[in-house]
Amino acid sequence: MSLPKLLLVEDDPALAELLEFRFKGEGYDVTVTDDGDEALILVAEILPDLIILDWMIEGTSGIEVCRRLRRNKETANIPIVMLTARGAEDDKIRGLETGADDYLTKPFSPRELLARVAAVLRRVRPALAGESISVGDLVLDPTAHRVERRGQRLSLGPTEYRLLKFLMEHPGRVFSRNQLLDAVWGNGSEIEERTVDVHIRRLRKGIELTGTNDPIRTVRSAGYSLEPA
Amino acid sequence: MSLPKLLLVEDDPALAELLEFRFKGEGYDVTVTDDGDEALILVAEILPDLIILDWMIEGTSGIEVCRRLRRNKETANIPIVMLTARGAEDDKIRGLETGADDYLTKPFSPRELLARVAAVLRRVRPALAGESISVGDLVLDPTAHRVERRGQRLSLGPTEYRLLKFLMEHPGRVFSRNQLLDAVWGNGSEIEERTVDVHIRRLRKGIELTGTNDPIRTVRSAGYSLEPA
DNA sequence: CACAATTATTGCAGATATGCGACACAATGG
DNA sequence: CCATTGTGTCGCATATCTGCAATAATTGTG
Repeated sequence: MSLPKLLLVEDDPALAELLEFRFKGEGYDVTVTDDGDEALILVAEILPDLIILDWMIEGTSGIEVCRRLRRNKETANIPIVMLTARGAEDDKIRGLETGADDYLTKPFSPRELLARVAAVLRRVRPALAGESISVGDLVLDPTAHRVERRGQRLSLGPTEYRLLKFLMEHPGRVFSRNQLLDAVWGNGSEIEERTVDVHIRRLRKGIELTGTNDPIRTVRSAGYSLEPA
Repeated sequence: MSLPKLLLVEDDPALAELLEFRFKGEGYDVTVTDDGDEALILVAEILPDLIILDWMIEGTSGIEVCRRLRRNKETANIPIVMLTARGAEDDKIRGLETGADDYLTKPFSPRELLARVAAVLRRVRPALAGESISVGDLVLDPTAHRVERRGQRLSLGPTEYRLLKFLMEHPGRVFSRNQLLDAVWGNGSEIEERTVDVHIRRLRKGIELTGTNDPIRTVRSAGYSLEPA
């Protein structure tokens, strides 16, 4: 999962630099180019999660870049936000109809662009837009029901999954076995306290990768917690 | 597949009528209300494919409606386009951050709204916009009612087709058997949960080609999902 | 160090969930 | 009307999970 990758295609150097700075500050992995043809190459290379595309650029025009990306199966699903100095309504319509997901007219506020990019990403890749929980090198995506560690996919049983999810929702905090039983198994479960130990062990085994530390901390006579960092 | 269902929440009668007319002309099934509380009821009732929401309305305010819809699991994924007379940047940001998918400031041209609604729908429900969906090596063309894998045409029964279409509209996401029953069979179907298994198996068989992996993932105790990419 | 308390590990039997084939019946289209 | 195809349920086989208890290992304490 890691950082959302953005490709910024913009030939106004001042604007490009400003946007690059702002987006990097928000935790995006940004690549910049000012040329349409180069953009097409870069897209194939880095497969960004979203493209910000100026209409008027060197080489192949923005709208043509958009059209070509949409035609290619590999890139057809990458969301595109178009920027333009032209305020003409027809351009907007044309941009949106060509397959752009959003369209901003210059001058626009960087904050609005940030918000629109986030909105599009939230829709397209919920896992990237902070809907997934991330603790240390663990990433859990609830909608996909998927857990990764260092980019590697883990397979956990149902209870281990729920247990890990709960711990990741409250990293660093220590929970007694009873608290875990209530939270993970449901209130009033008639289950032996010691059974939690067993599932903790299964979870540890499930998230274990060679060369990694055990992020689950045992707190003697208190319970367990998941190390935040 | 029918028509895309729209809920228009707008309390300026003139604007509401104009938009209703335009959208109906474009082939949408439009429901109109001018009241926030009524909007919430209508949403639950008709489960529209997209909501156009004015910020300033009677009853519960637009942004509050948006917030509530996002909180409810049933309605959290319905796209929302917000309209407002207020041009303030902070409002835009706030609207987008609350979960709106797009945001227009009055006055706007109906054509632009049309184009933006189409763009959002294309992204969220490509099938409604008549676009073909492609996930991994699967391609589904809703207008031709046809499914291909690696260029090879598959033949699926009606239910398998609808099931695959739904899964392809939300790749990667895990759905419980009940969610699939609601989505594919229709709300309140009186069908055995385990029947979903059977259709999943039929679907798997239907999309199976020698030398391909099974893209349908079983998530024990949770449901099924279609692997993206 | 010896001892008690606490936690880790393991194997296992019972419980659950899913896959699979079969079947009766409904719907569909000549 | 018949043949064909699709649909919803069962029941059983299989894979996986779960909770427990017995045993080993660890930690803390005087």
